[in-house]
Order: sequence, then C-alpha cells, then structure tokens
Amino acid sequence: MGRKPRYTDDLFIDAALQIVSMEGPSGLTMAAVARRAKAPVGSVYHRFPSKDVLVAELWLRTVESFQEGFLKLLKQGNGSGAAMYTPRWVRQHFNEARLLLLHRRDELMTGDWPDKLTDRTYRLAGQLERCLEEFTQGCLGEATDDNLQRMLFALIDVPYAAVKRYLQAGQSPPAIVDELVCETYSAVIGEEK
Amino acid sequence: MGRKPRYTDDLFIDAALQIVSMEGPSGLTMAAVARRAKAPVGSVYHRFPSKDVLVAELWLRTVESFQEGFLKLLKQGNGSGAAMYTPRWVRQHFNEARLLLLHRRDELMTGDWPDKLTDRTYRLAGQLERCLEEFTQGCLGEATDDNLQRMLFALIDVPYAAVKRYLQAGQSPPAIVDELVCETYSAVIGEEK
DNA sequence: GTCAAAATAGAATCGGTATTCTAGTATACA
DNA sequence: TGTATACTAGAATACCGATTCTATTTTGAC
Repeated sequence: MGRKPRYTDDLFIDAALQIVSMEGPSGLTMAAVARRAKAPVGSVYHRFPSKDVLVAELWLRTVESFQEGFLKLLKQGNGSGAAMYTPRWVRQHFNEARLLLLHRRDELMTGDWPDKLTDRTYRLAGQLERCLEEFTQGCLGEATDDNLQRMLFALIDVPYAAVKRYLQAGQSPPAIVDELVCETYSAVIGEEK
Repeated sequence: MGRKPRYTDDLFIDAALQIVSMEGPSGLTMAAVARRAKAPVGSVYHRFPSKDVLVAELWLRTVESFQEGFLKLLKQGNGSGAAMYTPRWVRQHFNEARLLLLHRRDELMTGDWPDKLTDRTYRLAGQLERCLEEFTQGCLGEATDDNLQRMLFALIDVPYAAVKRYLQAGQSPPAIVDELVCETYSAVIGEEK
C-alpha cells in the first residue's frame, strides 16, 4: 500500500555526481540536485536525511567501484597492472574519477561520516590495507614500513599524480601516462618476473 | 595626516594562512580572520575590498615564494635538486605547503581572480613555462610534447604526490620521500652527468 | 468507493557568512 | 588648538543554501 515512487536514490546520487564533476563542490547544492533530477527539493529529502548522507553514499559507491578492480589485480600479484589500473579506470569513468581524484571527501561534506556508513568505510580501508600488506610481502620479501611506503607511492600516489593534471583540464589521460606510471613502478619496486 | 595604522595587510594575510592550514577552507571566514588578528571585521575590509582579494594575495604570495627557489635550481640545471625541492620546501614551510598542496585556489575563492592580480599570475605561469621548456631542451635534447610531459611528471606531479599524504596527516615528509622522488627522476629523465 | 500508507510538492524557515553602514578615534599639520 | 584625513569599530544588512513544514497526490487493500 502506498504510492509508487517516481524517483530513486540512484537518480539523485547520479545527479550529484554530474554536478560535482561539472561544477565542482561549490555547485553541489540540494536545490541543484533536485533541479537536475527534475524533482522538488522535498523529494530529495524524502530519500536522504541530509546532504551529507547523499554525498557520503555517492563517495562510497565510487570508492567501492574503484577499489574492487584495483584489489583484484593486486590479489593476482599483478603490480604494474595495478599501477596502471588508475589511468585505465579514469578513462572508463571520467565523472567518477573527477569526483574521487579532484576533491577530498571533506570538501563535499560539512560534517563527519554519517554513522550508518562508517562500517562501509572501515571495510574499505581494512581491505586495502590487508591486500597491500600481503602484496608487499610477496613482492619485496618483507612488509617493513619503508617497503609499504614504497608500495603506496608506486601503486597509488604516482598514478594519481600522473592522471590529475588531465582530469583537471577535462581531458582523458594520454598514453604517455601509462608509460610513466609503469617506468616508475619498475624503478621503485623492481621489474616483474 | 591621518591616523597611524594599527593593523597591516600582512597581519591579516598571515592570519588567513594559519586558519586555512589548521581548519581548512571552510574555517576561513572574514570573521575568523578578524578574530585571529584580534581586530574587528571592519578593519579587514578596510585593507581588502573582499575575501577573494585577501585570499588571492595569500595564494600569490605563497606560490611566488615556492616558485622562486624552484626556478633557481632549474636555471642551474639541477634537475634532481629541483625534484627534491618540494619535500624540502614543505618541511621548511609547513603551513604554506598545506595551503598550496592540499587545496585548490578555487576552493578558497568564490569568484575569479581579482583583476588587479591577474598580471602576477600570468607572470608566474609564464616564468615556469619558459624555464621548464629551456631545461627540458638542455636535458632531453628537444622540448617535444612528450618530453615536457615527462618533465612535468618528474619535477612537479610526483614530488607533489609523494608529499601530499604526509601533509594531510599533519606530518613532515620523512626521508624516504626524497629517496623515492629522486629514484623516480632518474628513472624517468635519466641520471645526471 | 474509502481509507491508510508512501510519496511528491514547493513554500516557508533558519542559520551562517560576506559585505555595508554609521560612528567614533588618533595623528599630522596649520 | 582646530581640522582634515586615514583608520578603527562593530552593529546592521543582505544573501544564499540546508532543512523543515504543511499540504496534496497516488496507490493497494478492504
């Protein structure tokens, strides 16, 4: 019993994604989300108790999507593949990439994580840490602090750096990016088998 | 003729710097600047016509300070030194580094550059471009597009990425950062003489 | 058909922040 | 000592965006 829904959660989350990607965090207002979804603000608040929750869901959905593929490669022991996963993912998911790599979470949300969602964030962070540690051990022999730093640098920080410039300019990362990321991985971690 | 000033431009700019570094862009309000400088808001507006102008001055002052040392090394032909300039500068100028590397200009300013200041920004961008081009030519033989990308990556993007994680955590970048930046430079550009 | 539940609608609040306004103050110079 | 001037002061205003409130609409069950 009750009326059929006209809007869905994802409709609003998608609208928010478009807005952040195109106009940046300052353009992301509840009114703008409603407008883009062709809905009144009240309907947005019917789905999400606050802007922070809406944004947190968007952020989590995006990180989970990114991390899933990344960890898969890592578990296969494919280090240079994991390093190049970032530029590849960015080409496939341009708006999501702009959200994730051009802005910090706290730029988009005013408060802390909504309680309901802290579990999901812990799971993500835990997964990443475990996989990274295991891979480092398998790859460099021992997961010392220095080795972990090295791995973070080669697998995450450098690909991010390589890609950022192009995201900012609204362009797809060119092929040279993959080249640079790969060369750096080899230099810092070593050639693969 | 006229009353002696009690406050100075720099007093307010410094206050703004502290605030951004400690509380992030959302903490940077004109009231906060006034409070930290122990002045009333009216006095801030007596010095700066708007928040955007205040922020723009802060931003420019900081970029100029950073870029000066960077270009000096580049003109000396010291590539790996220039690459390691970033972590070093960050250790010396913690608050400035957090301003520059943790936030984008448009996070801090609502509008465009104030007209008065566009010249200074063009000069900065122009200087950097010229130096980079010249250095690339001297170093890699020819300033092709690919070579410039390579140089941007090794000299700017990678050092930035290597340092960011620590700035975010409020820590000084450890020694391993310099090591990684340097190894990457060698791998991507080549050993120096 | 009628009722209750689930949703839509969008106008009305409410709070926070940049900016403006109107007075008051101190200093140099006559 | 008087006065013009550059400055300090902080209260009042204006605006913008999140959130709330009060209908209104649609639908399934009886």
